[in-house]
Amino acid sequence: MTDPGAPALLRNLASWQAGRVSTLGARFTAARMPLEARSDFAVLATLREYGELSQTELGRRLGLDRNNVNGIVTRLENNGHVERRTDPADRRRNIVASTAAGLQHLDDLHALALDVQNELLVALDPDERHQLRVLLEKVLTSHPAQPA
Amino acid sequence: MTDPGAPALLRNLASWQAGRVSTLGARFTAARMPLEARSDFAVLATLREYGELSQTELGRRLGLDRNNVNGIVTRLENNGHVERRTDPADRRRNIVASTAAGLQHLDDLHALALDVQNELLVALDPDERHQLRVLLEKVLTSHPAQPA
DNA sequence: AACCAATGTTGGTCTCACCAACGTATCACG
DNA sequence: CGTGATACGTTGGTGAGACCAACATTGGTT
Repeated sequence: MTDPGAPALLRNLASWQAGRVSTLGARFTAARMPLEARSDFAVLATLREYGELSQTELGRRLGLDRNNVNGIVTRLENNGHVERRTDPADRRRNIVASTAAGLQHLDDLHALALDVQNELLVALDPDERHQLRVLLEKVLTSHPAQPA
Repeated sequence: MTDPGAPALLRNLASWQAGRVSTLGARFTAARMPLEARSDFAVLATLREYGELSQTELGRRLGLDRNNVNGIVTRLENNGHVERRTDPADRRRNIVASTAAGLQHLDDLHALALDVQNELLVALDPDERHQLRVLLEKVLTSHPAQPA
């Protein structure tokens, strides 16, 4: 309907639509903070909700693969937001734990993320936002979060 | 709710959910065709629906920026799916037109895209799929597709 | 004629998903 | 107990895609 819009073939593909929404989210995010803060936020949020975890476990829960988790954790460690120590019970594992500064950083990022969220979903009323959240969640939980 | 799942903070962010769905779509796509076929599909679909367009116009309608459009069109041209000629009315513009082979290629890709769609949305019944499509569309049309 | 804007093009950065390989550590099993 | 399979972290590399910057050509304006 929108004259300068995408063709119907694309507008009917959820995969394409989701990609565009995701890109818009990234764009709005970048306007407020460095882009890499998104993965920082994901890892810190996971640690706060589940407690200390190994890197592989982090990846499993977030759907990131372990190569990338490594880089994110290293960055967080360098910034003092996270601590890494080897698990005494299984010395292959690195236990990743959030620091006080990390929790603070998480709160800051969370506030910005909610701003982005509001900007992204302006067109939806609270009911529609809830529906969207539920539908996307349904799609996600129906697929195993494979990478490890 | 899913024990080995993402934290609530992320599951409540539409931007994050959309990104994950998009990644899943890309993964399912890659299982059926080369990944780059996605942009080929987008461009060919746009040409079929709107007719011949300049590269900038293509980017405007798809939300791609003109640098990337250039690469995609070049690839399509090398594969014989598209023809490029300079607009006689405005010799700055390249008019991009689909070839017969391009239209055929579009049909092939469309069939594969629908397969991906079905795999991605298994968890949703037809009604829910429609709702999801409408909600995402609403989000997208509320934001100008800026890059040019 | 002089200036500004649009277009295509090239080249480069950054995030992120992925693949491959390696060393260390653990575990299961014969 | 030893041996082989497996898991984990780490490094290095590929490729798509969103960006930014710069340039030459062309068109429009004044």
